[in-house]
Amino acid sequence: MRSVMLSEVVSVLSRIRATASKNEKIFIAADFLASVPRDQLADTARLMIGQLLPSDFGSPGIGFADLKAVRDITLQKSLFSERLTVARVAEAFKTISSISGRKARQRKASVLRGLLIDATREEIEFLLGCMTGDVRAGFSEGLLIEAIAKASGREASAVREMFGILTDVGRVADAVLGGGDKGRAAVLEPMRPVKLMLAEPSMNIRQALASVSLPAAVEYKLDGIRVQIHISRDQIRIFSRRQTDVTDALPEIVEAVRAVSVSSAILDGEVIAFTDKPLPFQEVMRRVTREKDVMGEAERTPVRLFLFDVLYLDGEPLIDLAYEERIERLKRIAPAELLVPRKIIASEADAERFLEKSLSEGHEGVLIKSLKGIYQLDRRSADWIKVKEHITIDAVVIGAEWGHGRRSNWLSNYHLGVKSRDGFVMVGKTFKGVSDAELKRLTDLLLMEVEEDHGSWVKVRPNIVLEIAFNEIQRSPKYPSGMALRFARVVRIREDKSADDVTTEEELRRIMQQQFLSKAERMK
DNA sequence: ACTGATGCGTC
DNA sequence: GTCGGAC
DNA sequence: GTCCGACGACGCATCAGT
Repeated sequence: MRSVMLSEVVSVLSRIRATASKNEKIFIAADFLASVPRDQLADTARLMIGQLLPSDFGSPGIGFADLKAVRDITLQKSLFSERLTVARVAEAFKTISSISGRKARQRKASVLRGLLIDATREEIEFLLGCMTGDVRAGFSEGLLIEAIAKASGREASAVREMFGILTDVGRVADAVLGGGDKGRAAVLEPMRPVKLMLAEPSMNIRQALASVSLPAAVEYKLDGIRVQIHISRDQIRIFSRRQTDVTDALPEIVEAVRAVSVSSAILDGEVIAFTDKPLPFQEVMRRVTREKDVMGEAERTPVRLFLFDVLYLDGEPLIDLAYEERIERLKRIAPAELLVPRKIIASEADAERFLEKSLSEGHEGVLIKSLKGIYQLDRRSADWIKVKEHITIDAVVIGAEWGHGRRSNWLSNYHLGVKSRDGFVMVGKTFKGVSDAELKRLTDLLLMEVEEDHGSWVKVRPNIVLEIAFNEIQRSPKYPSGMALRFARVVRIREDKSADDVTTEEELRRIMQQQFLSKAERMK
């Protein structure tokens, strides 16, 4: 049986990159996949979207910083062509991923060098691109799923649902095109984390209700970590949205779940840091990746679980039931204190009141959910709509970074300052919210203000003012002001304003204090 | 033993 | 996580 | 509607260097 060569993947991807048409990308990919032998489907499919390892395998542990030296050395030596197979690449990265301990980075780099020494220039660029996330072929998970569907003659929606269960494109390719699943059938089952359903963002309640019909359900949107809780007999595991096992970091959540009376289940919910009021998102972050002194941190930063859905119960998948029926089941099995606050609304005013209540209690906003909607794995469906609050300020640009990819020739990432006692203090960066026209305009404006050229970025005189929206002010350990804007984006360029008009550090600090009227502060 | 950089996860 | 552009 | 790729904030673990 033939071996799939890395060069084939690289050349297929350059053809995919060359067309803007999604259909054509899918067609090229499907055509290629159809030619791949079964035993190499998984590795090939992953590589086509720049994935070097199976999704549940961990990560290489070597990144951008280590690659410069590797690139320089190997670029000079790339004399050979078309030697590397997809299988060898996959094997090498599994090895790299498994290396740890003293001098791990160097040892990882040396395995990588051993691989790249047999690679062509294009293959090196591709593999390093996989590691830094800039393959940039306009081809990713979604289109690959469609390509797998096309190559197999199956419905894309069916393959997509399979992906929601298997969570790895390699396993999907293998299951759909290889005719096998290597022991992992594509069925929903406790202890196998899935791709959860997501919500569509919406500006406000009115807009949200334009796509969900009344009556509808409305729930508090809690600012924490999305969790899927898997129960099988006396076993309980907690997984994150991206299928990481976080059970060991959250012992008191495991205990709380013991109050749920089922023989098996998959539950969907949110874990937030909470004392008498919710704590800021930063606090719950201390808990999720924690390995050392978990109990100590648990005392300092208590967490609570709020459940809002059930995907599987006592041996039966429930994802094809309507939301209102799933909620009925959830209410039957879980104690009320573990359920997210929710109600049925019949009017826009009801929804507005519930949003106000959620915000006044220190939460992030609300979700509006269609009563009839099924649970769609791995989908951001209009059946769930989220509404969050945001704040706007005026900030002045004090620096800017040159963009990458489609933003290559523009100043794209703006350093935001607010007015302080003497000058301006930086409170974050943003690149979001600008149209291409604004990007060009801002580049022109900023280039006229350049004070220092640092290559990848420029320091500019504080003369360009932007209206900035954000969701929250975070306590920053990085910025001297001690404040950073969370999810900052540009609303518009304020050519009518000057630096004198921008928000002050004092004002920003007041806004932060206001946040703490409804949120708890950390226990010491 | 300590500090800072880096990777990778959460949002 | 948010957003704009492109299909 | 859907997908992609521009890149933001923080906190923890790990590793490199002193």
